[in-house]
Amino acid sequence: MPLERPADILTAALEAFVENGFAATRLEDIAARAGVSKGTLYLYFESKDALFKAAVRENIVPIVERAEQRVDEFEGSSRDLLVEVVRGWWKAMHESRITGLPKLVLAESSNFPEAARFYFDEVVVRVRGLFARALRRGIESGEFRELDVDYTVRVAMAPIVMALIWKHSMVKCQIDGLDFDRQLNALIDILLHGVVREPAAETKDAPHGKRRGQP
Amino acid sequence: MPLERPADILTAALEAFVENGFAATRLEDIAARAGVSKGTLYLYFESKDALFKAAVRENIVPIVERAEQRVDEFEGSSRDLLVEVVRGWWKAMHESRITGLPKLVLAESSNFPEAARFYFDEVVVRVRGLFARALRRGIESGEFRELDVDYTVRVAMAPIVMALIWKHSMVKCQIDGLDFDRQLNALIDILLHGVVREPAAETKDAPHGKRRGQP
Amino acid sequence: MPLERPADILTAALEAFVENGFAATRLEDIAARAGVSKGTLYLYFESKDALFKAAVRENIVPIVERAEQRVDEFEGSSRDLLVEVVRGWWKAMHESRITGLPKLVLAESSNFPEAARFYFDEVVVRVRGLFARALRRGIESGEFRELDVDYTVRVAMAPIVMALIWKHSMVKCQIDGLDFDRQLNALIDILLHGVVREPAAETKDAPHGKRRGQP
Amino acid sequence: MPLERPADILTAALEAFVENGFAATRLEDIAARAGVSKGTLYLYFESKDALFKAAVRENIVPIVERAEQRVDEFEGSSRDLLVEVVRGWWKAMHESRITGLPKLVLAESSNFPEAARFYFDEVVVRVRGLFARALRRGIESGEFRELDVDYTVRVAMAPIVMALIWKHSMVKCQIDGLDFDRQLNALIDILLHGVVREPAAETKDAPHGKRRGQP
DNA sequence: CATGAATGAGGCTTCATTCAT
DNA sequence: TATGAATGAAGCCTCATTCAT
Repeated sequence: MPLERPADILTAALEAFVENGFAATRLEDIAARAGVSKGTLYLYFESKDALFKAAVRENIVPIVERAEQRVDEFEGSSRDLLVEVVRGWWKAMHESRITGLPKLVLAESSNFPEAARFYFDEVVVRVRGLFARALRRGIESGEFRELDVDYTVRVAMAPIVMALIWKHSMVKCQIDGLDFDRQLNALIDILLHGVVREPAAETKDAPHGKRRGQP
Repeated sequence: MPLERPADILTAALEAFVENGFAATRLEDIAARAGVSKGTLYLYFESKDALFKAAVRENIVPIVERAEQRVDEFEGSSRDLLVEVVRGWWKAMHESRITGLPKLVLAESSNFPEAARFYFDEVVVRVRGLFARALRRGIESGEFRELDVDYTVRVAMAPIVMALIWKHSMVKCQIDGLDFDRQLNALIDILLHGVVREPAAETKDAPHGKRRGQP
Repeated sequence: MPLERPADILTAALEAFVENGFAATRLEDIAARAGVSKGTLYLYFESKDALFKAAVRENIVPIVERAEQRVDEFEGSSRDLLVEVVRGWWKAMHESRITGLPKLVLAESSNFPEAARFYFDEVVVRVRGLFARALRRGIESGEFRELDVDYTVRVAMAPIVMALIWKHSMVKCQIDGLDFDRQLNALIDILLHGVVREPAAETKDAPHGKRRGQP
Repeated sequence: MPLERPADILTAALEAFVENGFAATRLEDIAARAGVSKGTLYLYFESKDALFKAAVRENIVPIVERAEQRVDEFEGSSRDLLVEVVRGWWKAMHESRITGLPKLVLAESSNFPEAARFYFDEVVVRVRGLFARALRRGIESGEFRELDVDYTVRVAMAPIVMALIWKHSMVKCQIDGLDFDRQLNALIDILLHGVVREPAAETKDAPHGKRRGQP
């Protein structure tokens, strides 16, 4: 039970920071969320700054590791691999408690450049690598067209990151809704085939495809 | 507010808010950026909150208006229209001084839900409408496949919004770089055709096609 | 009027620090004594530390300067010069607002070694020099015995410094009283002649001497 | 309090209080010095205040008692008695672990008037009595001149108390040095004979005389 | 209109004190 | 008896806001 104390605090801190931003979050809020007193925070973290950095650092779990292996060993089509990467990353993000990290890190990058760099190196770069590998595999095998891999990666990742940000902003404030499955499906659909109707495509992708209009 | 003073203040405020967030921005900073004294801010704005709201509200210029008209009157292919919408919106955003708004509004949505809603109604909804109209036009004309329009719109918009956010976070901190043209080209390329090499497609799209790797 | 603000604060700060010590003094007390608000202190001083250092530094007025000159130019007997030095220094200390400095500096020397050194260099060393010069003059002229000048200086100064410390401790708490004139007279008397009855001395010093028993 | 634990704590407390003052001393420091945990302090002392008072009270050992007896029974010259009193007191102070008490009590008198009064009654008054008795004995026997006994006592005591204070402030901070033996010799020399060369005196005091300059 | 000195509420942080083990 | 994790009151400091000039 005592070992969980710091972890509880970090979870509470991440939640609060994501919701209000660093400066607008009062330590009292974090303490209340964690069910401890203000002073207790200082038993485990030197300062509000340190708490922020820890909340970012400790919540960057090594999500990507297994995924990297799986990409190497994947034996199906590159198309399936790409889908696997998208779905896999999304699942990893969405299931973990770190869905708020992108919003937080991007919002506070100016105030905590070190944390931003850390997040960039440990998450962004590695996930990009994942996508890039899948794309290159497809290009090399002739399954995919010639692409600007580096920037196609960004195209592929943006909708997912935006969905996470949206979840912690517009959705949280009940200004907009968000159906993650549809978002993911739409992303995969566009990613594979684009919007343009291309004759032969229809038949080939039928098994994967869920591309209907809005229900 | 016909004078320049308030406008200067709003520009300065937006800059500062985007860079540091609302709570971490001191009025003194804004005053310094605007070249006025702290007290002067209160001649034009009731409070820091009011200044924030004004900075958001006043910087949402009616970008979309003309664009909406143009979509209605566009006479080329739907493909060209979609490209036009993407490029047009990007251009409008990028050229204006409001490139930081998305980052700011999303980051502060919890603290300023009214501002978020305002931004949502005035910008998000309308731009979505622009994309949606272009997509539907293509679907109806048979040029585009059947699509989940609502969520395909988000797929199309996400890379642009992310690029803007990135510009004011990772790029600003010199953690990452960003080539906007390549980003735009990659987006359009994927949006139209996806990654999969589709036999008949090559020939048909050749005239338009810029879907190549990095130059 | 605005120019006196910092001076008022320093006076209030010195008073408070002398009375309670650095750590036990609340800035609110100082502000109240100076008739300003807590925040105002920070318009003029960066921190409590800085305020302390300034209170010490700014209150070390160049008391000794004129005295040093006078010693050089003094034309009477060395005995009269020594009396002059004792009385002159006492007067300078007692009349100024810095009577509490010795207590403060000595009490806080561990916490503010720089301030202690500053006080030592600017006050202690110079006053010692004053006494030492007077003593050496008397020894050279044959008026005084051979003496351990350095430590006799300390003997001569100690009762005065102790009286100042006493004034701000025991006397302030009404635990003990202190008659400064008698203290000074007793010091001068002992300094010149000691306690031992020496035959020829009585007649010579009669004019100076006020050496009676307790009233 | 027969065990050693409380005594160790009191010793540690006195050290810490002398060094930093009451308010600036943390109980954790005292605990660390005493080699116990923070909580243990509360097994023996009710509060920080109580610990302070005990540290003062318990460290005022009955130094003076024997000395008072010895003065009554002393059979040599009053001059020798005075020297005995000076040296005896000095020795008692210097050898004991309470050399820091004067600094502490005087510095904290405002915050702990009761402790100051206690110290005054138990130490100051009694030591003054010691000196006063020695002086009166000499005056009555005709060995000493008529003196303002009460204030001469202070003159005699000041250099010793100052030396103790100095030891725990300027000397501790390595700002100044202090040779206790020379200080004591200088004090005794001045106390007996003053600085003035008095014709007949030389011969009479030769046997005792250490009244010379630095060796 | 414009300034910037002054204010004081509020947040971060420390540390004396408590208490379950 | 001893510990040290936990608490929360209190103090330093910041900064939005006011106001006399």
